[in-house]
Amino acid sequence: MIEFNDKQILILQIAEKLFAENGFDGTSIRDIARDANVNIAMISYYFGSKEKLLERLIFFRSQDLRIKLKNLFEEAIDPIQKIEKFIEYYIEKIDSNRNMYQILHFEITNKRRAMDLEAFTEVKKGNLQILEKIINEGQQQKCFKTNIQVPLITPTILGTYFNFVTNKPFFENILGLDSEDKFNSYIKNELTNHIKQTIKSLLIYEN
Amino acid sequence: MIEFNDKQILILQIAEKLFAENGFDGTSIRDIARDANVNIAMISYYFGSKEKLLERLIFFRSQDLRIKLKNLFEEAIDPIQKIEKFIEYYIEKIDSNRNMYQILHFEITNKRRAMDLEAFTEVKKGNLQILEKIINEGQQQKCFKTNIQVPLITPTILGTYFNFVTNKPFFENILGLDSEDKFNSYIKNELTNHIKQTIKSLLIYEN
Amino acid sequence: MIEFNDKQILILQIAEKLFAENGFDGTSIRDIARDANVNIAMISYYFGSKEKLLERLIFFRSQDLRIKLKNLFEEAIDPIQKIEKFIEYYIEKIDSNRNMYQILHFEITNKRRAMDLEAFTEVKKGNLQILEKIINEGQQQKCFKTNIQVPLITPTILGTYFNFVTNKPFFENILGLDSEDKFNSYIKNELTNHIKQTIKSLLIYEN
Amino acid sequence: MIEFNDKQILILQIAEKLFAENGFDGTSIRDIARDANVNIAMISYYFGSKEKLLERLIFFRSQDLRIKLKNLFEEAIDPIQKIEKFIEYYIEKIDSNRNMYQILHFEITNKRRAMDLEAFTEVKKGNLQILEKIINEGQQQKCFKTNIQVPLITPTILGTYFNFVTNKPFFENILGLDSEDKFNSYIKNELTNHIKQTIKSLLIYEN
DNA sequence: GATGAATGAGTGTTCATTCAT
DNA sequence: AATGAATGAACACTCATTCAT
Repeated sequence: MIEFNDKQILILQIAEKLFAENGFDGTSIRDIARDANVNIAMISYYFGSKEKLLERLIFFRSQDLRIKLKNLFEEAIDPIQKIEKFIEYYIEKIDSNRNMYQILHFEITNKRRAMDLEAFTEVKKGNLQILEKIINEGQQQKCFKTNIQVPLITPTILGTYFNFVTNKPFFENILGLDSEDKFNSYIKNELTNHIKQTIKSLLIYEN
Repeated sequence: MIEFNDKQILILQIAEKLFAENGFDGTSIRDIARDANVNIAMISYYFGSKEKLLERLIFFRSQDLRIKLKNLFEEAIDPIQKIEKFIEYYIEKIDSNRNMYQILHFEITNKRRAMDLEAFTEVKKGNLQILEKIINEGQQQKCFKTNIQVPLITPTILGTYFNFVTNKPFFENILGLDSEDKFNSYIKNELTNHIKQTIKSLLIYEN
Repeated sequence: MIEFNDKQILILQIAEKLFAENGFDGTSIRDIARDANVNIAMISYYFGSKEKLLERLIFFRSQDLRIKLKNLFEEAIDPIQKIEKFIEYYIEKIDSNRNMYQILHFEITNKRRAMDLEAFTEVKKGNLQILEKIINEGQQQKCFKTNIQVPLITPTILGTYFNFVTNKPFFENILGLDSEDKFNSYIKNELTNHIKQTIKSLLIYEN
Repeated sequence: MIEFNDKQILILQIAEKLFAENGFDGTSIRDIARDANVNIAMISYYFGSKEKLLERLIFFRSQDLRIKLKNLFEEAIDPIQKIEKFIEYYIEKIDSNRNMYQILHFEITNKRRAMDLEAFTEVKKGNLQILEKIINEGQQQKCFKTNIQVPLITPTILGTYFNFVTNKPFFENILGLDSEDKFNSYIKNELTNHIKQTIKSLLIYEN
């Protein structure tokens, strides 16, 4: 495991913010160097290249992004509550790493980034397995219906969240969320709740 | 209404493809010129600037994007069927303009693009109103539940779709969609159906 | 003698104005075409090139610039009056072609313009000869001193005028010439008179 | 006070030469880079932009251009000698910065350059005041006439010089100055003397 | 280990000019 | 005779990166 020193971490943090705001191409290493108050050459010196900085940034955050939900499965609550908690934790985790996910969402999926995202694929698969376990359990307990396309659950959870966040100005407008706090609070409460209801309905009711 | 000549349309098409693949900043006018087999100066000559090319591209596609669902509301089918058709049409329309939506999704929401997207906001609002009408109708006919957060329905529809498309490689992998056709077919059938089920469950069942 | 048609003359006039204001390099043929309300291709079509347009412009104006002072020499007035009239006519002529002289002054003297200015050299030489004649006459009549560097007289006349015009803002400021009319009137009266006094003093008084 | 390093000074010197010869617009940063044997990017790197290079160039030379003639006024010589020295120093100073003055003369006075020339206006005003003092002194000592337009003296001094220099080829031709040395020597001796005579005559003799 | 200086490659854009019609 | 369409060359400038120290 490679360690980062303080200056490297500062650079990573600034880079994360700027990449999220302006995109990878829209952010120059000069911007990063200026905001981080370090020499331009530092970025290449520490990380080799801008591209590798992005890689290291993803690596740096990857632990945060590895959402551990295993304990959740062990908890003595019913499957419905597990699903609710799964969603709650998931959204919360993503929302607290909004910048990083923005970057992953926007930059990495592009053809141009030949980046090793195996780690994330594994995380995704892991989370999917946890979800599968919960759903299987619910199906066995007859509280969930039988024909469920499990792999399409997460796109609905994450997609709803991302679409909301991505269209921030639109929803601020039509929902009257005139402050950052209100917007964040809406995500934490109403939006999360909406997603819970959506998934629960889908899992429970036959139609 | 401004008309585009053949060469302009060619440039717009190439630009659309490249912007979707590599992003706006990741695409140089030289790339566009090369792929479109036109002189570099043509882009500036025809569109004034790269930025304006993007504007014109959005304008060029915006007609297609104006999803006409009004007739749908008039049809003599029950609200549930209307919702199903609404989703079907919506996904179909977006999917046929996948590149354009990718661009909108990636570039426009960024802080750096100060672009006039009023037209789209209007389209979104229009679609939202149609959805509201359908849902109201369904509520009056007692086939939908009463407490529904209508503005959060579309994020779920679109978000699910986009999350799926954005994570194409991941889903190709876990779903065994080993050809372009299979992937597209999956969207048209399974994914669309999943979204229909999701929304219908949400609208119908109280929990 | 080549004739110019109306459109050509219009182009020449617009070009003259713009060249004087913004310099040759600072003026694009697009600027000229726009202001003259003609097609861009017209300039090259009519004049062959931008450079040749300048040549034709100089040729076009050169007749105006051929200051006819021969008659002046024949007039039955004393040499001092002839000198005064010479200066008066000279300044008047140049001032009425201020734009053209500005161009000549700024562009032609540059190394980069390998332009045929023979015509002008001839005009200058012609004027110099007239001046020499007048001065010789004055010397014979004992009203002018004998040791006079005739070729340096015109630099003083023209240089004083051009330096004044070139530093327009400075002199407007310190002389309180707060309108175009006042500035022009100052040239016609005070400045011209100053030049007359200067040259007369130089020609008359031994020191 | 900002310091310039050797390479910056080299660039400034080359730029000065080229701007004087070909004008600002007529000189590309490629030309400068080539002649100075530095990378093109260096100009932007060191000076920010071509425009700012010009600004720095003017700043760089501005000390040289601040002609100090105050001591002259204190010298124990008569006003006529002071005027002679004033002219001699002035011409000498300008001639040793011929390139720089050419640039100022040609580029700055143009409408298109919105450059801060306040410093120069101040210098001009300062020199004007010194001249006024000398002339006032001369008038009090009855060696100068009373009705003198002081602000028009400098245009005659500078204008004569510039007109001569600007029409170099013409005067080389008619005066037979077939070498650089002869031309420079002519300025230093005959031309300077001509200007001295001119101004002295103007100041002394009533007509 | 850290950095100021420097650079080649690339950017979007503008230019005068040409050419088919 | 006249022009709209088109183009290659050049422009100023920014980029990520390298390198000597």
